[in-house]
Amino acid sequence: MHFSPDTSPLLQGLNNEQAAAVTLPQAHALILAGAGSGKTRVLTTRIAWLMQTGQVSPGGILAVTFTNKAAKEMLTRLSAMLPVSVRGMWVGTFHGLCNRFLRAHWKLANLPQSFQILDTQDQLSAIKRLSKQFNVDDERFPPKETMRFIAGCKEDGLRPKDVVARDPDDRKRVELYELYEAQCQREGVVDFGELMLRSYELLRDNDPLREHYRRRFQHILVDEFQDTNKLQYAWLKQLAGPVDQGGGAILAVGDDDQSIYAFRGARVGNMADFVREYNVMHQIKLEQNYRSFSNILDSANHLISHNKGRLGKNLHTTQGAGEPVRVYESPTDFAEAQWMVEEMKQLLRDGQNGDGTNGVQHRSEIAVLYRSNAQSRVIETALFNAAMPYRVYGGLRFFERAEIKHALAYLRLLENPRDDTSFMRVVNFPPRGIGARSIEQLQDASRAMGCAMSDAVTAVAGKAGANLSAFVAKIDVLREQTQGQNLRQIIELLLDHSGLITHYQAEREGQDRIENLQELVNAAESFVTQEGFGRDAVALPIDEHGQPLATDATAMPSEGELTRQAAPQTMINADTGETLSPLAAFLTHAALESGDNQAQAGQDAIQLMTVHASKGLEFDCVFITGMEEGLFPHENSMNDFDGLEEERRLMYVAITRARKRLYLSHSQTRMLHGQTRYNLKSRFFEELPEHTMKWITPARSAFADAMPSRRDAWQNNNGWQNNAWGGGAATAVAPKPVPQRAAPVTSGPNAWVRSGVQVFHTKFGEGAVISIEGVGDDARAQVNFPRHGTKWLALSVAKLTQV
DNA sequence: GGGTCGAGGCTTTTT
DNA sequence: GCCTCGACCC
Repeated sequence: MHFSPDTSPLLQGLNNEQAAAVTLPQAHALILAGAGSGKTRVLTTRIAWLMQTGQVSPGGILAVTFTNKAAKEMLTRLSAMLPVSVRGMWVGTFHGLCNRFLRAHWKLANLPQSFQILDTQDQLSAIKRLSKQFNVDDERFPPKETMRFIAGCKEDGLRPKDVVARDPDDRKRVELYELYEAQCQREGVVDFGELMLRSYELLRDNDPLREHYRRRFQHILVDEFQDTNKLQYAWLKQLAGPVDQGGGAILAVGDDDQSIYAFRGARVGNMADFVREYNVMHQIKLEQNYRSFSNILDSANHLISHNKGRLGKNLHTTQGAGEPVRVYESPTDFAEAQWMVEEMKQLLRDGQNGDGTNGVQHRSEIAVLYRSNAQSRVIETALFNAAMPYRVYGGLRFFERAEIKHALAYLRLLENPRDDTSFMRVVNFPPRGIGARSIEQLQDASRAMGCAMSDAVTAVAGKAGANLSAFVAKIDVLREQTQGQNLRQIIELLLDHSGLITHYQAEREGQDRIENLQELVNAAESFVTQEGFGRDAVALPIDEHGQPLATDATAMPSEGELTRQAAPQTMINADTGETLSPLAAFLTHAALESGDNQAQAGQDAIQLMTVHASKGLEFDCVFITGMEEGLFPHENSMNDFDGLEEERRLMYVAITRARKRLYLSHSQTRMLHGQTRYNLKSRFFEELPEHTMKWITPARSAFADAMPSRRDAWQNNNGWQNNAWGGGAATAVAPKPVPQRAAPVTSGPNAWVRSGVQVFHTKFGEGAVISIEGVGDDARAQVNFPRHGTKWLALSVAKLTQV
């Protein structure tokens, strides 16, 4: 079959802009893809279309994403669209592709063939070890900060020699960076930043290699371009080549309004730079939204219009207005959570009765979003008490759990005895009589001898030395024994002989850990089958129309196989034919893909997550909670312009997750860091359009029973004036009449302010209220601050909290 | 070598 | 308020 470029069935159902993006010529282009505008569909259809129309072979495509999830999604959709093996295609995460590249060119990159990857935990312990060794004052140079410094340098493409140190402290950090690099090189390990940086440098410095890849990748597609950092953009430029010298074309897809990762080095500015540097002629905006009703979209549009310097974009939909955005004000975080649970129950009841408009069918279609993880606890408590199943995103991933890291450390030592980070992790775990003293001795010896710790054990004398030698001998024996065994056998043998299982059996709460360790065996097993280890890794040839040339039925993979072959790592390098041991490949996999974070995925449950974690997801019903000054926008971000704009984008992301229903809630008091805080409602409320919103008055009934101790708070809308629960005591308090003007009382959040009361001001600190004058919005308080003297503060403006 | 206790910290997160 | 890490003691 032959498809002419513009009648391909692939284009069916696409709107004009989407179709235009899919069928762009081979030239640099920027797609501004709004939330819910079918971005992934465009990306995958573009790739499929290019291949189907014979413009490129699978090998000529490079498609890069940020997460494994996105990469997998792309491959799955792709193989559903086209019967072509995706095996030879370079589709993956930045780090996954860099890993693939470095595995193929390990010699040129000056790495050992089976170099291992340090995750953030490993990196931190490597830096701690280094700091100790060089007697670094870790008060002055906390390892965490050093790690951020190093990662930041690498994100900017800077080696130690490139960093301009401004003061002695800076110089020290650069020195540590240099020492750290030397340590990693010696031990044959690379961190995440190093994967990127070294790939970039190799492309930059090796002309023939770079030219090879430039010729090869005719089409470079970048997902979430607004999240790229400086180095990632530079890496892309190496592959695409200079503007006028042909080579691959970059199709950058992104949304500047959804850029929420500045804190980890993302540069929205890359979008504008790209347009300028490559003189991008093709820019397409995808503004048609297929997700939400217009009340939700209008709210999002209106909010984000308060940001300056946007590339400019307005989402629209053909769906109707839908439900109003509901806003709820609560006296306490506890009551906020209670209200939410009641609302959820009602939604689910309506859903059960088949009311598709007002109800929600599944719990998993309800998401609770919050700005920071600390907020989840009170919500979890409420859900738990209501016996409502829920699932919290975030937290430890499978491959990050301590017991798994221990097992992996053993496996890494089998692969590479020089890996001191792994050595340190398990040399005395399970305990085998090797204390801190002996380890210190060993470190000194290894440094003096200039060799790995495992090669220096004979230098330690006495019983400790004997224990150390025994440990190394044990690892050596294991390495010997596992020769020629398959991955499953290796791991089982290791779990047995390392003593890990025995150790956890003796522990009171070790059962979960043992189960996880057994799960590791399963993970390895499915890794082996999914990666298709031992199979021919060469992509199937296709003809000029993108159809597979294979006539032999066995050579045509089934659809299932296509999906399975889609995994990003190859053990047999398709380009060089070099092989990596299954063990080394599995360890790489474990480092690059940290796995799911929670196992309880099976049950239909309410979804709890941070706003960040919600990016890319969608739900029928979304609750955005804790809409308060200091929380959202977060206090650490609300004082500078860029920070506030990013908070607003974050809010934009949060709003656009909702399909049908959106709730915003804020609480007048909140328990945070062990203190009750009095928060004003978020400024973002002022930036939302009135016509989409509906302020809900707290209904008395549901709470009167649930919270007898706080009933008086619900007496009327100004129940807030009553401070019966102001101290946050959980003990029951008999309802008291609302005090009527016991003192010159103001309405609103500072009602508790009266003379004699200790208050806290974010700028002036703690102080005592001397006097109060005025009522309502005009109310002012005279406060004596020990450090700043006496001040008159307008209560409607000053953020005073009770001490 | 392991358990207990106290201090400090505490946005967001993927690879 | 809660968790992590490190110091200190048995």
